[in-house]
Amino acid sequence: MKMDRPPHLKDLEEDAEKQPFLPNYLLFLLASTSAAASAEFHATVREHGLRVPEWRVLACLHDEDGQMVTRLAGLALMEQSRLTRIIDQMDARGLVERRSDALDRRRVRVHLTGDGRILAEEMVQRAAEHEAALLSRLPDGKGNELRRLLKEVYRQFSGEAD
Amino acid sequence: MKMDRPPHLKDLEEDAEKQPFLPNYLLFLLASTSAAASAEFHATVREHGLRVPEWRVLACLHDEDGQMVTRLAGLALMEQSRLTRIIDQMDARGLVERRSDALDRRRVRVHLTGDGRILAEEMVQRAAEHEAALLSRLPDGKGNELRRLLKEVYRQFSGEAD
DNA sequence: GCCGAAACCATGAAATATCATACAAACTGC
DNA sequence: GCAGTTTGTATGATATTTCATGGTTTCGGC
Repeated sequence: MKMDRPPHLKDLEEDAEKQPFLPNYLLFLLASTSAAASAEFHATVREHGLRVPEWRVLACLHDEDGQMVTRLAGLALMEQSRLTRIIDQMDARGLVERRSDALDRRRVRVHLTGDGRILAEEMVQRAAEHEAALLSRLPDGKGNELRRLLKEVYRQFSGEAD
Repeated sequence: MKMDRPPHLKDLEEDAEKQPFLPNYLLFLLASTSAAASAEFHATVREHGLRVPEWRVLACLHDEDGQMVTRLAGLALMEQSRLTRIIDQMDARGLVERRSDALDRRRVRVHLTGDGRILAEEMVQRAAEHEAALLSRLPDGKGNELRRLLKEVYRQFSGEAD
């Protein structure tokens, strides 16, 4: 999604006619910050001929090859049926391949091909570089503080805390 | 988007065959946390007959009625052409209406109708309640800490810091 | 072992998003 | 005030996403 420059939240706050809601709404702050932080790198992703969901799949498989479709969809933040079709395309492009799980034949495991792995490694490398550049814009330590906090909050909100 | 239960990040970390990338990648943590935090409320949104982008538009107009299309698209995290069509639908449903700006006739200002305002107020109320419920799952103060940090980081990453 | 239920993945049909571009209005420098 | 540029919004054609559901395979209680 090609997005314009993010708007400034302050502008909303300046309209004092009544209590503004969004500038302090956590879900909005999370979504906006995520979008603002990702915009640049997502442009890079597209320049490499990938769409964002495809990049997410590559990154997930980079960390753990051969994941099943459902879990991959969860990690890559999309619906299962959408992932199925994205796998179709990535398969047709020779980036991944499906193998059925011998122990549970309902499951389909998605594996990187050689080309897929090369591309995944390159993109992960670029992502890491971009992340470093992003973090360098923040005061020292802020980045790690944010990471720690997000991990903790994710744990709570995703039910991992059970 | 109807999503399954979020996966547990730890699982990725447990695969020690090599350095996992995602569990510490800031953009991934932001996107995953945002998705996990929003999932419940987004279900509520759909139960009220709204899609997420429509809810975002209502929330934006709740804070500042009569915004122009471009800015609304930026705040609601979508492309302009998509917002144009969403406005079409919300207009047809009687939730918003377009008025052209007298001073700059290129601009189209989007206003809540009476019904739109009623729905916006109700949803904002529910969002606030849901947010309170979410925050109550976190240790005291974590929520505010996260908010402060996100605001600061958003400022940097969106270029508002210039 | 059998039966109903649940988990996993794929798919059709309809709705939606995207990209490029068109169109209109407002600026800019002259 | 005019030509060229930029800004703001809409739209057509295409590609994608979604929802509901179908087909398999496994699970659980009996």
